Amino acid sequence: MLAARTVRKLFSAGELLFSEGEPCNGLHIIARGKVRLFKTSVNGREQVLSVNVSGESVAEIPVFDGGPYPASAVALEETEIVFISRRDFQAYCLEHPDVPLKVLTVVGARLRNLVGIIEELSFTTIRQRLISLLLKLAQSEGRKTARGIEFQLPASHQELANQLGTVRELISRNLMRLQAEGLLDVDARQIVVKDVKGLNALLDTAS
Amino acid sequence: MLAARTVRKLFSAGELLFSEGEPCNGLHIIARGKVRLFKTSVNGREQVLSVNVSGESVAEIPVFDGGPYPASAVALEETEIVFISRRDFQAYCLEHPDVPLKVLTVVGARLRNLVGIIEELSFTTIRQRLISLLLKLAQSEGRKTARGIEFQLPASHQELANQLGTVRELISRNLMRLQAEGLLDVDARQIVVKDVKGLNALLDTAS
DNA sequence: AACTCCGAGTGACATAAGTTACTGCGCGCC
DNA sequence: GGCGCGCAGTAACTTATGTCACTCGGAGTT
Repeated sequence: MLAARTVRKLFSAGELLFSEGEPCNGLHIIARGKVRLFKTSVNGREQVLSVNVSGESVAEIPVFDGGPYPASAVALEETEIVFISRRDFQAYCLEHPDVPLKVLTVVGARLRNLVGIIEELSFTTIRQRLISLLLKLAQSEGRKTARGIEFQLPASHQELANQLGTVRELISRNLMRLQAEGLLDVDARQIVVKDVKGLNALLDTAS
Repeated sequence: MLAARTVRKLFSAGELLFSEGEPCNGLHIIARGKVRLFKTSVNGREQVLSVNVSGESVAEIPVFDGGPYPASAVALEETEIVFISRRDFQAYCLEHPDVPLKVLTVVGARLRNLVGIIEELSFTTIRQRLISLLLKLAQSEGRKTARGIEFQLPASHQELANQLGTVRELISRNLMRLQAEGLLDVDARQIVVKDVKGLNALLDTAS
């Protein structure tokens, strides 16, 4: 029943799905691809709120409260979106009482994620946020080698800076600093984590 | 039907309703009083996520996703809480399909609020956040007088610092600085905003 | 080959933020 | 009165963060 009323849309890498402040007409579900949600400042700085992949939805909230989009969304790669209008989705929710409950758990995860970002922004230095990101990447994408855990940075320094809410230069500098301290090796985007324990220790240090 | 299953609890000022990380057994609704939701850092710093008053609910999310509380809650004054267990509330939701939709709009507002905090933390200086807070207070609580808009700070510097995610000293310093710049007068907790336009101008300045 | 663009590294600097360690004041209590 | 305590002001300092202005090198392009 729902399928009949959906619209498929295709976005190429870098294309905006929607911008902060625009009115919202419906729910976007990612069928294929990857989407980044972010805020922009007057200075051109960005702060990433989340990155979502296939199967996840985007902009659940404005669908229900009728407000504008709280952030902008951009496709990070070739992305296919299934779009459902607000009216249709709300009607669907009333017919299937378990759906809003599902949505609530999705929104819950989003909320927890935002609280995590606030915690990081408020309590940690950029250095610590970077370390935390590197450790996450090492765990999810790293290969163990004789020299340590190796992986590639998934994006440009500029992209990473946006994720951490800072600027390119600080990424560069902090990476160099960690290398100078012997905790990891950097060669362009190739990272070799040499001392996981040492990095973890830096996270707990009461800055 | 729900009323029969609720439990009333009383908290005095400063008492914790629950702490971050604890498992959640049900929904708290504020019948009377005021509650602050916040995160704590290892250094003892705090970051306020929201302040809620009578009629609002607290901890909607863990009720639905079953996870632990993402933050701690403390009563700011004598507060009366109506507590509903998770099971009862979920059952109620299934019987009344419009209830989860209502909850979604509440959660939506919370989410927008969190995004606002992230925006502030990521893009603005403490000075700007303080100005923004002062302007909000001036509008909501201020009285116009010959000297400007007068109001009392609603809490200690320490409390305000927690709201803005910083420390006492910076509140003090920035207030003094604004006074030195002639934008307002400070006398203990008594504030007189002398130049609303000037303050607003500082907010837009691409720092 | 010469050119251009973009990502990256880096030094010099300015400013914001946080820490430490005092002082001082007002208030309630012994 | 004298004391302790919590809140506020402030100076001196360290560190983090951000900005500006370059340089450099590699991957295309013309």
